[in-house]
Amino acid sequence: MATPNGGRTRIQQENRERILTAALDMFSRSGYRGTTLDQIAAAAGMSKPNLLYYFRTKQELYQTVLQETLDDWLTPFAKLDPQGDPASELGAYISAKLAHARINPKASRLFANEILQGAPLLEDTLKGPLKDLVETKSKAIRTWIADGKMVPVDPLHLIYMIWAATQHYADFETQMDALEGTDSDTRAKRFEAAERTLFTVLFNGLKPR
Amino acid sequence: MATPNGGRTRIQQENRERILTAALDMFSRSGYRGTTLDQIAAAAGMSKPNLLYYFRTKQELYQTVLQETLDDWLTPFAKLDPQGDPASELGAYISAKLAHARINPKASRLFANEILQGAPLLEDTLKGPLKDLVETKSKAIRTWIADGKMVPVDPLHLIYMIWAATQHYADFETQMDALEGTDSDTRAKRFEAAERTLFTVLFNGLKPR
DNA sequence: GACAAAGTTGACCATTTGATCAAGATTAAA
DNA sequence: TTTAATCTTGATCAAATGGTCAACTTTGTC
Repeated sequence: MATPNGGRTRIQQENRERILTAALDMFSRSGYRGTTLDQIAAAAGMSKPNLLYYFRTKQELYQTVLQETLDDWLTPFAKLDPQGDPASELGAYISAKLAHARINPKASRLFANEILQGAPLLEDTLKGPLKDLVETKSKAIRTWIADGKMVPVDPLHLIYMIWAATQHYADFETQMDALEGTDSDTRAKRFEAAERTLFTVLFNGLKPR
Repeated sequence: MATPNGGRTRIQQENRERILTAALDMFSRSGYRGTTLDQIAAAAGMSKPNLLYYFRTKQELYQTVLQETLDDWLTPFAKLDPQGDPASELGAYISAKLAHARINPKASRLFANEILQGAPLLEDTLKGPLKDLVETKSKAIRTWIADGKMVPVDPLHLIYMIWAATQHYADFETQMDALEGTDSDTRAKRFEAAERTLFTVLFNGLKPR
């Protein structure tokens, strides 16, 4: 049979999608070892042997899910423009990261889970593409500082701070829910307040006096 | 036999300690489900049945380890003194949290792991003692703001930001190691730079103009 | 040194779980 | 409609794992 779409049958496309969604759901909640193929198969509405027809092993499925979330993770960072000015560039980045935490918290939690376990599958990406990107963006920040557009800070740790503060809203959602409540109105206001607070502290904090 | 020390034999005390250390090691690295009793027993240098002589179930062992780390977690937060001034109080808190992340990263990672999984065992602590503490400290921050000692920010989200930025150095150590390297000198300098950056951004950011 | 309590472990069990396979059902091109 | 490829699953397997048990050893008190 020819390869009608991306090398995949209609059924293949639909089922792969359903499996990947179910897998992200389960893996982000319970981690790799805490998730069983039976759970994923049930969540995807099919039998376990059928799931294994699409992904040969649990590892292969996990790696596929992880890779997809990684791409999302890197994209907004790559968009940071050294030509722009720090306030608008970092502001846009913070907004994008917060939006990602709000819209796709599971991806963030899957990533956090993997890092916590020592990132056995992420090492190459972290030491390669991510490291390159971090070095590029650090240079941009150093230029901003040299041009007097920003207070002098260690670029690397500024980046860490932004990652930490934004991803926290996805990774520690459980804790925030326990402190504030879980209704959707509370959550929506949470992200507004988060953005306001981050903007206030960071912009005030980075503005040269 | 009488209860010579805290209701525990000499051997009991030693072995409990060894088990709890090994358990924190393993649980913080691999999570609850990712850790096996065989691994913990081996790390503690004893047989699995012997381990189960001290802790009746895996759950019981896990809960004991978790509870111990939780106490450490709460202590520095409770010490935040509303009578002091924001810069020194928040500064001391940030230093304490960073020190905790440096000295006991495993405790932080265990906690993060549990929150990521939905904190099934932490719900009571989060909604009780932690929530009370957060409300008390939020009030203190609001007073500082009202007294013009701080720029107006949402206290809750300022607290989140400090938690996020400090714990990040324990929870995402793997990522930082991949970006910067793993030698002890690198790590030591990392924590110095972290403190400097956090102080710069937060104090500058929170100082009223 | 005797002896009861405490401590220790090899062997074993039941369940869970990732993976296989053969047989049957569905799909789509001719 | 035919037919070959694709899709689906019940039954099953081997390994891993939490937990039990009976038997043995060590410890501490008299």
